[in-house]
Amino acid sequence: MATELPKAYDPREAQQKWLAFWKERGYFHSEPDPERKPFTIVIPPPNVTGALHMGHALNNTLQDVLIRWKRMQGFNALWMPGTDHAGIATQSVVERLVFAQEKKTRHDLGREELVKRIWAWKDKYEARILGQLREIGSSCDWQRTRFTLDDMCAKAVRETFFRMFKDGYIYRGKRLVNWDAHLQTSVADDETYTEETKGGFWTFKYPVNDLPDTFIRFSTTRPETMLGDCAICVHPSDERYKPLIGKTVTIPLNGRSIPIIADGILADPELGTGCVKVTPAHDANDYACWQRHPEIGIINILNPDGTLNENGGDFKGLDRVKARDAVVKKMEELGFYEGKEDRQIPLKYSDRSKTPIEPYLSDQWFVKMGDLQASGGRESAVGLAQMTMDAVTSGRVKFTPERYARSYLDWLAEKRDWCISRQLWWGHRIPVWTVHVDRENVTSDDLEQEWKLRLKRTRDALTAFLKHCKFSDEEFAISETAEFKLHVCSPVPELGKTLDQLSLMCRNSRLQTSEDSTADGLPHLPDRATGNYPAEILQLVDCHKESPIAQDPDVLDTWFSSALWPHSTLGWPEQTPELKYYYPTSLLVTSRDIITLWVARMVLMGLYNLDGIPFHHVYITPKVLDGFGDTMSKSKGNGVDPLDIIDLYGTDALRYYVTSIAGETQDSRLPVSNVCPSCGTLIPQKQEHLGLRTKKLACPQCKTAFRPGGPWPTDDPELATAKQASDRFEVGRNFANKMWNATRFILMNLDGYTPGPVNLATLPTEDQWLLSRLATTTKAVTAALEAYKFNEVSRLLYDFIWSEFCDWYIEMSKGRLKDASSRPMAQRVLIGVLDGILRLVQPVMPFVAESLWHALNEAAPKRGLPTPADSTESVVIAPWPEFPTEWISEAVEVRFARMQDLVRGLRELRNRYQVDEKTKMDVTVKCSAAIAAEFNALAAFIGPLAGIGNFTAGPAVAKPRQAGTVLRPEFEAYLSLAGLIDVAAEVKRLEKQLVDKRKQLDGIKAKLANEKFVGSAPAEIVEQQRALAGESEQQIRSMEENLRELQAG
RNA sequence: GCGCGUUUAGCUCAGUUGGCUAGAGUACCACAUUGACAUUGUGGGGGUCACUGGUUCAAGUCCAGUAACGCGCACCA
Repeated sequence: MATELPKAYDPREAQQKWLAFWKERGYFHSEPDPERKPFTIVIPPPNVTGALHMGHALNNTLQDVLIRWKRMQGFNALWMPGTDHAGIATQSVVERLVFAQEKKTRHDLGREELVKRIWAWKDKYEARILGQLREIGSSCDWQRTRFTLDDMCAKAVRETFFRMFKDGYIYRGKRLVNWDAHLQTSVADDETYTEETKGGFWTFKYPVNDLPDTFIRFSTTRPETMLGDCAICVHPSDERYKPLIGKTVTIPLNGRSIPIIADGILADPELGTGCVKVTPAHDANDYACWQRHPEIGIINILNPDGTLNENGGDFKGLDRVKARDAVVKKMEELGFYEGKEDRQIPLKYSDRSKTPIEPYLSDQWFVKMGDLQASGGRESAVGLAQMTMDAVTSGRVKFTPERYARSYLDWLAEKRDWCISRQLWWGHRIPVWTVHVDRENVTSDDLEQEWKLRLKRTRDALTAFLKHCKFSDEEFAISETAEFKLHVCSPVPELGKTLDQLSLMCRNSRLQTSEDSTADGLPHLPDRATGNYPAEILQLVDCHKESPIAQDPDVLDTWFSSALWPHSTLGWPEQTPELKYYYPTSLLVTSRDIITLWVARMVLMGLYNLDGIPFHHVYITPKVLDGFGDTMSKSKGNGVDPLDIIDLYGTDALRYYVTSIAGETQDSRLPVSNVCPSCGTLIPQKQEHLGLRTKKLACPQCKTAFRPGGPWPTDDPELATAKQASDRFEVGRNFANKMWNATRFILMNLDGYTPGPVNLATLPTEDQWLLSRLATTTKAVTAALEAYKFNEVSRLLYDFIWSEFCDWYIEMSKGRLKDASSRPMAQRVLIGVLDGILRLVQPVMPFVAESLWHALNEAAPKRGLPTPADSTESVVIAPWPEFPTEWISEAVEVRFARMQDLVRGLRELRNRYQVDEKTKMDVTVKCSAAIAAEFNALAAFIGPLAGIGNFTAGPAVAKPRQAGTVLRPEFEAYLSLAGLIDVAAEVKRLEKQLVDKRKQLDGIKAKLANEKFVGSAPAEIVEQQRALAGESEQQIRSMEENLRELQAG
C-alpha cells in the first residue's frame, strides 16, 4: 500500500525539492553528441539592471516548455542562459546610486573605479536574476551561463569589429547626439524626457542677394543657431518661393551667404512662413537635410560646455542662452527682426542634470549597412542589410507569426547605417587606437600633397613598429580619416597594450622601458638605444609628444555584443565542438519590440561571421498588459512581480497562466488586486493606483493602511507594501490540485495492482473511449507545440484531464474498482493514462508533474500503455508519449458522447425539479436496438452518474409518456416524476422551446428550398441540413406529443 | 502621418480553408456536502460577434469604409 498523499498540493515544497533534485541529477546539462540531434535555444539575455517581471516570466516559460518537450522527444536539448551588460541602463543605475550615496559623479570616481563598482553591482544582480530564472523552473544548462561582457564574448566582439574594420564595413562618421552641456556628456534617448516649456517663437528675415528689397521670412525657436545656418529651405512645389530657389541670402549677423534650397522632406508649406532655416550641426532634421544636400556645408557653433565657439563670431564665448538674447537684440538693431510669439515648446531635457539637451555634432563609429561599392575586402557587393533581408525572404529564417517578418524587412530596407559607439565606460571598449598625424611646420606649398605624405609616413612607421614587436599583418589593420588621423584596429589584447606602451613612451618622449609602464602591466620593450628601432619609429615617437596615441575612449553599443550572442556563447571565433554541434541554433523566442534592434542584427552577424543564420525559427511572444490595456513598464509602475504570484499560487500556476494566453500573439490583459498585508483582503487595482501615484491605501475590510503593490523603488519601513494577486492564476493552481487529487485517488485504490498489457479490443467502451481521447489529445498537443500554439496546449490538457479523465472516467471507475473482476484492468488503465498525462503536463507544469511521477514510481514502478515498462526516475527525462493511431475511434467517441448526452439531460431534469438523491427517478429510454445496446453496456454507470434509480433502454416503450423528457434525435428518455412536476411551468417551458425549434426548422426549410443553395453548396453541407431538418421535425413531433399529454394532465 | 494589431458574455480570451443552435475559463444564480479534490461536484441564466456597406446560396470569419483602443516608426521650424 502506497503512502497516502496529503490532501492538497503544496507548490512551495515541490519547488524546493525538485529544483534541488534536477540540479543534482544534471538533467539540464548538454554536451555535444554526434549520435543525437541537438535542439538549441539561446536565452534572450535579461539586463543585469532589473529584476524579472511578468514579461520575462512569459518569455522564459515558453522557452522552457519547448526545451522540456524536445528533451523528452529525445533531442539533445541545450538552453543556454546568460545576462546582458546593458550599457546605458546599468551604468546610469550605478552612477545614480553612487551619487545618492556619496554625492560623487563618475568623473570624481574615474573610469577604472566606476567600472569596478559596476562589476560589483552586476555580480549581485546577476545572481539574483539567475536565481529568479531558476525559480520559474527554467531548465537551462547553468554550467554554460554566459555574460555579454565576459572574456569569451569580448573575444568575439574584438574579432568581429576587427574583421568589419578590415573589410571596410566600419567607418568613422558624424552624428548628432543628445548633449548634456552641464555634465558634458552625451545622453541616450531613453535618458531624456520631453517637457512642455515656456519658450519663444521668433520670426526673422534674411535679405536675398541680388534682389533689392526682397527678403525671406522664417521662424525659429532657437535664434542663436542662426549663426550656424547653412541654408534656407523651401518646399520644391511652393509657388511663393519657386523663383528664389538657387538664389542666396545673407545672414546679417555675420555677413555669410547661404543658398536657398528646395527639400520636400524638411520644408512644409503649411507651417509658418513655409521657409525653414537649416542648421545641420544643431538639429536632427536639418542634419538629415544636410545629408541629402551636402553642398550646403555644416557649421558647429558650440563648445562642449554650451558656450559659442569661434564660429559664433562676435558672440564667441557667450553661453547659448545669453547668446540667444544677444542674437535677437542684434537682429532687431539691424532691422531684420519681425516679432516674437510666446509659446509652449516641447523641449528635451537630460534625465540626470535636468538641463536642456543640445543636439551636438560628434564623431562616431558606424557599420555600413548599404551595398559596398567594390571597395572593402569582401567579394560580394551585396551589403549587410540586403544579406540580412535575404535570409528571411529566402525562408531560411522563419518568423512565427509570419507578419513580424515585415517589421524586420521594412526596417532593414532603409539600410540606415548603425552607429555602434557609445560615450560610456561600461561596455566593450572599442579596439581602435588613434594616431594623430603631425600637422606642425608644414613648409610645402602643396598642403594636400604634404599631408598625404605625412599620413603615409606615419602609417609606415606604425606598421614597422608593430612588426618590430612581432605582430603579423593578420593581427592589425590601419585606416585613415579626413581629419588626419590614423586608426589602428586589432583584436589582439597584447597589441593594444603595446600601443599603450608606445603611447606612454610618446608622452615621455623617449623610447625605452619605463618603470611605471611595467607597473601598469604593459609589455616590456627594449629601450631606445639598444632596441634597434627603425628610424621611422623614433621619428614617430618624437612627433607625438603633444597628441599621443590613445585608445578610443568609447565603448560599443550593447547590441553589438548581443548580436553575436548565438555564436559568441558557443566559443566563436574558436572552432569549438560546441559551435560545430549546436550552431545554428533551433529557435529564438523573443518579444516584438526588439525584432530590429536584436533579431535582425543577430542574423546579420551570424551571416557575416559564420556565413550561416543564427537560428531557424523566430517565435514572437504576446505581451502581458495591465488590467487597462497598457503595456507593463517600470515608468508606468504597472508591473506585476512574478515572485508575488509564485508565492501566492505556485510556479505551476504561473506557468499555466502564461502558457494559456500565448497564442497567435494576441496580447492579454491581466487585472490584478492588492492583497491587504494585514488581513489578506483583495482590493482590485484601479487606474489611479498606477504610476506610483497612490502612496497609501486603506483596506476596506480591516481599515489598515498599506502601499499598493508594484515596483516601488525602495522599501518603506512605515508602510507595508501589498503583494499583487489575480484570480487568473487560480485556474492553474486549481488545475495542479485537481491532478494531485486524481493521483491521490488512484493511489488509494491501487491494492492488488499488477502491471500487464491491455488489449484494446477486449476493453469495455469507457476504456476504449478514454484511450481514444488520450491518443487524440496527445497528437493534438504535439501538433500545437510544433505550431507554437501554447494556449491550445494548455486548453487541450485542461479539457482532457479535468473534464474527461476526472469528471467522467474516474467517476465511472469508482464502481469498477469495487468489483474484484473488473478491478485489475481499471487499475492498469487508470495508471497508464495518468502516466501519459504526467508526461504531457511536464513541459508546462513540471513541479506538480514531478511530484506525482515520483509518487507513482513508488506505487507502480512498472506501468504504461499498451504494454507496461519500467518507469524513468524523473518525468523530466521520460519519453514524450505517443499512442497508436488505431486507438482513435470516432465510433466509440460518438457512442460515448450519446451516453454523456443522456446523463446530462437527466441531470438537468433532476436539477430543475430539485430531486434529491434519495428520491429515485425511474428512466425509460426509447431508441433503436443498436443504441439500446450501447446504453445497456453503460447502464451500470448511467444510474450513479445521473443520480437515478431504475434504468431501462429499448426500442419498445409501453409506458405512458410523463413529464420530464430528455429529447435527442436518436433517443427519448422518459422519467417518472409523479407528483413532483409543476405542470404549468413545464408547459410554458416546452412551448417556448417549441417556438424556437420551429423557427429553426423554418430556417432550414427555407435554405433547402433555395435552389442556389442546393445547387452550389457542397453536397455534404446540403446533406447535413437535410439530416438536421429531419431531426428537428422528429423532435418537434415528440415535443408536441409531450405537450399534449402534459396539458391533458 | 505611415505601418502592424485589436474590438465576440460583466471580466479575460478561443473561434482553422466562409457551413449544424457562436465556445471556454471566471464572475453571477440555484442545488449538493464525511465520498480523491470546497483549490469540489451538478445544473442554469447571460452575446445585435464595434459600426456601415459590399461579395456569397451562406459572413464572427472574406473585401471596402468608419470609430475607438494598443504597439512600432517617423514628425512636431
